[in-house]
Amino acid sequence: MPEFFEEDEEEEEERLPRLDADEVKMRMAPYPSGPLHIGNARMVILNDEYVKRNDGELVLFYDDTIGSETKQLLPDAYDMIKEGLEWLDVEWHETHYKSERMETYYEYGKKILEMGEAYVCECDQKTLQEKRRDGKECEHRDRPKEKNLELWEMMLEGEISEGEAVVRLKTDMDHPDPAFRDRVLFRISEKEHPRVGNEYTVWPLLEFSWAIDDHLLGMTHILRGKDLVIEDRMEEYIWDLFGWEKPEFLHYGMLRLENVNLSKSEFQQKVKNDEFKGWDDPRTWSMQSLKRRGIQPEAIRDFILEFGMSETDIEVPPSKLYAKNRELIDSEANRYFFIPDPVGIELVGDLEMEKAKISRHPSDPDRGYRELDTKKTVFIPRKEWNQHQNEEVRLKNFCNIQLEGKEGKITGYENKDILKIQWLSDGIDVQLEYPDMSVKEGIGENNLDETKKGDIIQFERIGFVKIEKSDTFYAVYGHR
RNA sequence: GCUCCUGUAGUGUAGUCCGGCCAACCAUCUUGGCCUCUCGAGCCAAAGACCCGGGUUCGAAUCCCGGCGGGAGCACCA
Repeated sequence: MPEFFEEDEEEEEERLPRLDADEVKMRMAPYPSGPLHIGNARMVILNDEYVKRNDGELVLFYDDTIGSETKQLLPDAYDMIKEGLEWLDVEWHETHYKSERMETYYEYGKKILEMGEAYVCECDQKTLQEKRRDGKECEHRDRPKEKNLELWEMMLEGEISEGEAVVRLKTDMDHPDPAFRDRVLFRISEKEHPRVGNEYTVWPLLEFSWAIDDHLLGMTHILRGKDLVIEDRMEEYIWDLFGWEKPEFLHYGMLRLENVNLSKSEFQQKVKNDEFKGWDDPRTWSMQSLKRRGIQPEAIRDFILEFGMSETDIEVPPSKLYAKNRELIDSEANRYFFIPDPVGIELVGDLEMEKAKISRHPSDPDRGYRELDTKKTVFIPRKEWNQHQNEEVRLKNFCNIQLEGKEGKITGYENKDILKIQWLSDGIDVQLEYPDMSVKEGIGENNLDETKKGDIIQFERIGFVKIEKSDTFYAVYGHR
């Protein structure tokens, strides 16, 4: 069988174009405003795969500049990101923080001002935008570099306050691409930073910090989403200014999950005001939340890798991820009965069985059987009880009944080709949490005591769940 | 509006660079059937696509031109 494996690997390999390079050093740069979510996973996994396949090195670079009102740093995010990376089995070799490298940015910021390639602009935000749109230069653009350096020092000294001045790169106010017209390199923010407090008020924007760091840290390949392509040109422009060698760029298209809105800043708000139960709330799609639901990290990797490196924008249903996960867990998960919203019915007729025997896993008889008590009173899900009145259904592995109100008339014991439902005569209280955070109460079979916290099992006819607490039985729904 | 990217079945991909072996790959989805005492898994089968229009060529999903569609950027966010 080895040839099958080889074929598989080759196929996978082709999804990612080969890197034509002797050395590979790449970096992933999460912004610590929350844990990694499924959307961030693409950036992370692609970097990791490229590096692993090319024997390269990977840098974890916390992109923790000061952010904005809408994008707020979150102190806990640093560790949550790390936790997510470890869970995804991403290997990295160095860790850096933008917030620790401010002096470096200042050094090169000053150089670029000395070169006369940048200027301090005191236009207010609105004016700046208008002039950019109209392709008009402002009066600050042409002032002598001595004046610029003077103002720069004032910025650093805190003599100019937030919003009153920025440093802009002198590209071309007439550039055909309005997005590329004299972009901002530094701006002032008086906000407190979770790691360096109030030590700095002048902060670089990502285009500048990346231009410097990607060179200084010796990146060979830069992987980024299509939404950041303009940063390529910004970096190249700055590298040319300094006469630096250029790494290679790789891009991937935008990935959306159908009917899912992934916004970390929005999630941050909702976690803060308790609308979400925390960062492992399934609605955040964080690695932490996926882990709770019993999604395997390998499933996420497979899911992401299937999209390859195409620059096409895609929208996929979450069920695609579930399909990958099911492949991994179906053979592992033992089967049990869970009756959500149970209704008790009385069986009418002779009980011919004392116990019902059902295999723990239908495809693996070696795992043996679980036994269920058969008594005159059995509980079935309210949904089925409602939907199948005056119909014959089969209590799986037990008997066939004709449902009439709160009675079930036993019509036989032989396996028949009719609807089979789960049932219980007794059991334990079970709570099942769904991805929308609603919790369904019901009873689960007594055999659940053979499971333990962290196990992934299947509630028959319901779906795969992960056991979060086994004393007061609490499980988290993964998917069907 | 301007700039850049992108357009293969419902969805996601392979093929596009270096035109013919593409009446187009694989997965998933859907529909039948088999199997199974789960609405899970497995097996078999079917259905389903090269955005449109020109051009080049013996021959175009692949090259050229023009449309049209989708996305992103035009933040003192990342």
